[in-house]
Amino acid sequence: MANRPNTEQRRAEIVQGLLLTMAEQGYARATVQLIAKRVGLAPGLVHYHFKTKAEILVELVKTLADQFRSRYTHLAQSARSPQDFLFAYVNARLAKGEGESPAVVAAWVMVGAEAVRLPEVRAIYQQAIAAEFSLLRGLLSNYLVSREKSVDNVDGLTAAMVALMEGAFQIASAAPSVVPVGYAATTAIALIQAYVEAQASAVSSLSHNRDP
Amino acid sequence: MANRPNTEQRRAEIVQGLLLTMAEQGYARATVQLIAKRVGLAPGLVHYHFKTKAEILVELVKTLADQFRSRYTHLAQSARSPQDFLFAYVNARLAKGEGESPAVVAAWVMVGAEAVRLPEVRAIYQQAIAAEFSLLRGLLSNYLVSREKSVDNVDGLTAAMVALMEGAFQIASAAPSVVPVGYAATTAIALIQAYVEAQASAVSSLSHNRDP
Amino acid sequence: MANRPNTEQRRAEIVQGLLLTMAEQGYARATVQLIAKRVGLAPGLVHYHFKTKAEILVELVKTLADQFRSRYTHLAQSARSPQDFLFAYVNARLAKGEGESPAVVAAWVMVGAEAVRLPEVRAIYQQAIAAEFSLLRGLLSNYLVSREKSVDNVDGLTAAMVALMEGAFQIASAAPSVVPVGYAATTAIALIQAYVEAQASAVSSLSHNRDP
Amino acid sequence: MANRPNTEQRRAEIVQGLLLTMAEQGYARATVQLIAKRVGLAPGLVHYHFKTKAEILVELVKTLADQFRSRYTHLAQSARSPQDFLFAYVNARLAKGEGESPAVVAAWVMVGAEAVRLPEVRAIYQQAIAAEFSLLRGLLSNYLVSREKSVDNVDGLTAAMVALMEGAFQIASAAPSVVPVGYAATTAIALIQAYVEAQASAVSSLSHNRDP
DNA sequence: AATGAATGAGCATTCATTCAT
DNA sequence: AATGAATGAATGCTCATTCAT
Repeated sequence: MANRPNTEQRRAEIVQGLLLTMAEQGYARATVQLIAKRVGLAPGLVHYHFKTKAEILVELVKTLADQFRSRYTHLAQSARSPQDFLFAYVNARLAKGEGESPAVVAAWVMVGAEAVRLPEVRAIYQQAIAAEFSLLRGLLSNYLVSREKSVDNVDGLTAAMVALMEGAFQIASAAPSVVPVGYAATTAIALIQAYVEAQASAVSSLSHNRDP
Repeated sequence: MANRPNTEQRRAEIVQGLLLTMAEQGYARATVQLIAKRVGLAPGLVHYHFKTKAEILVELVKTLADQFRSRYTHLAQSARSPQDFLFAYVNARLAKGEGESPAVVAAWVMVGAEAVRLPEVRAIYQQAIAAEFSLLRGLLSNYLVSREKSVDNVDGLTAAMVALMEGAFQIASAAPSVVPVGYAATTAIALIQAYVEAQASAVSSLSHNRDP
Repeated sequence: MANRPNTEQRRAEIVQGLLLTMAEQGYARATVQLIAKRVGLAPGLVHYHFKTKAEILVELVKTLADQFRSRYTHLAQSARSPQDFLFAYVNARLAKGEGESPAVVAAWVMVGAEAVRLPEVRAIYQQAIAAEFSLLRGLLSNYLVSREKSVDNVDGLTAAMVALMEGAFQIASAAPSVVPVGYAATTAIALIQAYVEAQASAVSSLSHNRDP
Repeated sequence: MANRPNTEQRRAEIVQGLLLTMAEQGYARATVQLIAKRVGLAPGLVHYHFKTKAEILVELVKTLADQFRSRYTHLAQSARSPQDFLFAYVNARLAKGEGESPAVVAAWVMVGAEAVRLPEVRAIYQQAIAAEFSLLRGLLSNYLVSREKSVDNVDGLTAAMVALMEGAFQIASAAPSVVPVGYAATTAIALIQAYVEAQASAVSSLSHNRDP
């Protein structure tokens, strides 16, 4: 029974160091020295647990995406109706986006910028966005069905709401003073509700499929 | 006499070099060497016309913001009704965001990330966002009034639409394959229309204030 | 555990590298590359131990000033009379200035030039000059008193001798062929002796103040 | 009668630009751009009149040396006795060194530092020091003779006084607050007088030569 | 696992000098 | 003579990565 490896814990600490540093400095200026200092580790240790700095970034993107996913899972536990699930999701997502953890939000914004140029980051970023898209699309579909509305344009609606959430993160990080406090979750829900109510009823859509 | 100054032209060229390089590499990787090579200038010349690299970035943000502003002015010339103006704006903004000039959109996304950490960039970025907010708020107000609707929550609606547009830029640059083609402008307009129609009529709003 | 810190030793080596390089090239031409090469270190290591090049200069000035101070302390150990102490000081100072360590003298001359423009260097240079002034003033005062002479103008005498020493360094570095070999210490002592003997006696000085 | 060449005037202006800039920044940081701006000239013009920057420095050293020489010539016009001539010289030299033209003094200090490393500058600097030495040696010799004193150690005395003057310049530029105001000329004269009076009478010296 | 010194390539920036006009 | 843009080598400094301990 020798010394048990603490690699996983160390890796998590280093990822946390990148998260915090990147939220303030961006990826390029988040030096390995700063990352290590942030979480009280020796600089040399970082490259013992990660081969390259980019690898830490990849891990961070995974971590953030996981956090987003698990947070909804947690919040949806008390939901019952499709509307409950949908609103729980929006609130979970945009509550975080505004006040909850500015560092996480800012880090995610930085990740989005790195995704533009780093194929490896882009791949995971796209997976994360695709997962959000898929999740939200299901929630919206169920909600539309529960309101007996057509799901014809659910993809467009989903994409627009995902964009709204990403943009809310960006503005929360770089221009929070321009927008009203707490606008995002409230208005997003209002937009969805109005949009859904304005949709054609599912009957015509169904009849479209059912009619001989 | 001798040389005629060509500083303004050269500065524009250099800003263009940063725009193109930054769209692919981000700000930190857009080295002065690359910026200069992009537009066929000697590296040393960049610092003859700009004191620092950050100064080029500041100029770029101004340039992009100006482009956004002037583009709406141009497209709104044929508009007549409040609805025309509003839709012209959304189309102008999100048409650019998707297919028109990916480099400009990607550069703007990178600018948004730099705005998180560089106070000087943040100030100009916020000005640009505030200008968009102000412009769109006016258009939405006019549209609401023309539909005889309350303007009570126009700020929240405006903020949400600005966020949607910024987020659409982000997704267009980093995860375009996840979302349907051409969703943004269409869905944004549909969301606005549905939201507006769902608003209380201005009469009740006014009577709400006037009635004893 | 792992590496034991060797920062202090490395810093001393780097300061020595600046000393040697600066003696020949001046501060501006003493590039970090040259400094490092002089003492067999990698260039990047210099900035691991010093934040900036100017910081090395500041450390060098401190080092030189310390050397001057400690050297007198050492040489004065065998001194008994005020005259012994005084002459020991002059010899220590001007012996160094001429033949002992031309590199140290040349470096000090370069430091003097940098002190004109760099406030941080000027502050330490002034401290060093002030320390020399204070030390020499004490020695001259004691000597004057031991010769029963007035100390009325000891400040002027001290300042002049400090100037003579600084100037001797300058000439030793830049125009040694113009002056006789070994003039400085001998003549300085002769000047002091003649000056002191020419002073009014302390008695007459006191009587000068007391007599009506 | 075409346009008369103004080369000489322009060269003088440029040298003046170097003088002023070098007094504050030293030689290395006195860029051609700054030199030109200082005297209101276009940067390109500097290299029309001087092949290299070092050439301007050489010209500046000549100019300063000439100024020193001509100033004594001017001030000595009203002198009658050897003592008059000597004191006129000391006053001329050290009056300048302290309050008169700090820029000239600071520039001279910078020149002294450059003389350590640039052979071309060193040559002219040594010429200037040698000229001062020669001039002062003559004045001191005449004074000694007029006081019927031996000139045996006039070289050492001369060298010491030249050093004192150079050092006074250095201290006036980099550590003026450490020394009493106006000490230099007064104390220098007092030192010379005391030293001279303490010398053996010329009789013994002459007898040394005359005796068979 | 851990430390922190060490490496060296790469960067923004400076600047003497050149050159077309 | 004069202008001011242009050039490109050099410099201080940064930083991901390596390595001896």
